[in-house]
Amino acid sequence: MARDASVTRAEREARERVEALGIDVDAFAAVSNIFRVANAVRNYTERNLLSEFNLSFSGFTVLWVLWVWGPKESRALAEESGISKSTLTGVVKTLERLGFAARKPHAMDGRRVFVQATREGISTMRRIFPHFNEIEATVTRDLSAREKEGLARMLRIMLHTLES
Amino acid sequence: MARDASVTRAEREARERVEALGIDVDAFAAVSNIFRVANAVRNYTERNLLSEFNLSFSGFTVLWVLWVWGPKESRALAEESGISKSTLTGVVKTLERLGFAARKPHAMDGRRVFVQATREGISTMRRIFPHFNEIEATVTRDLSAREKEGLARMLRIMLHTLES
DNA sequence: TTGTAATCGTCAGGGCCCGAACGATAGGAT
DNA sequence: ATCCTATCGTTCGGGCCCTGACGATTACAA
Repeated sequence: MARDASVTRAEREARERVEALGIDVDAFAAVSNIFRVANAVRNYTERNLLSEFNLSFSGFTVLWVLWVWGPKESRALAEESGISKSTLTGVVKTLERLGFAARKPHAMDGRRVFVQATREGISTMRRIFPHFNEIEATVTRDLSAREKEGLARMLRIMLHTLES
Repeated sequence: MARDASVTRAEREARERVEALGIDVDAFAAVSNIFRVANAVRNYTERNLLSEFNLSFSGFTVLWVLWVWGPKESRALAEESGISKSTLTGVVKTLERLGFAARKPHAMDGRRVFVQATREGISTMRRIFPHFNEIEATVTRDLSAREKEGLARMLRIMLHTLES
């Protein structure tokens, strides 16, 4: 099938309903489609890949960060994973129960705690990640390499805007 | 400040860690940045706008769908909002408690239930939406109109790919 | 040294989130 | 009329998710 960039029914309805209000339609279309895609890919990945390993998307993300960065303090791990400290406490608890991560007290500072991936956590990530990337490749298969780069670049600009 | 499209520290680390595995780096960069942006915007909106109205992002989304489409059956409302039927039950319960939505039994079919926005729900949406769109405009302010269109178009292609 | 402020990770409470199981209802077939 | 099947929305159990509050620990100033 030729690739389809047509506006979805939902988006058309929304536009009509909202056009009278003098809003920024381009920003609206861009941002709400980001939510739609993120939601759809997240759910798809949880159902078709992560559920086999009893991992939530957040659990996967945290483990991925630990895989990439090595042992990390809770506060930084939470920020990097895009969740709050308190949520991280629960997620790490789950990862510990699954044998994928472990806590390690800080030698100098009694307040701090390191979290690290276990050997099993690492080998599991090595197994999962290629499948995850396969999903990423599939959902972007109707975009050219140039377009994918452009997409990533624009999102990167938005991230920098958000940080400032 | 000139707009910044530089690769974030996190993305650089990830790339190095993962490049050896023969993965699709463009797809990886595009999709993971979608997650990052969606997460950041969602959290920002909940904290800085929706919390004033005791609305979660999902509650906002559901109410928005009801505003745009009018009364809708539960099943369709859930799908349009990107959540499961069972989650919708809870969200609608919250919206009812807030006085923003109401349930209405189907005249012909005892199984079905309509959900609709109340007058107060509608007037609240009219108040919130411009602010929401302002956030959307802000986070995309370093993109040109042409780029925003291109971004929305590429995401639309991904949505169509996901649906097939 | 002792008080004070900052920072750490965790817990409590309430809401979102899903899949699976459920009772209720509807639609056909026999 | 009575099965059988499909579909509806809800409930349940378990996990994620946030804010706010907390005790513990550290850093620093008086």
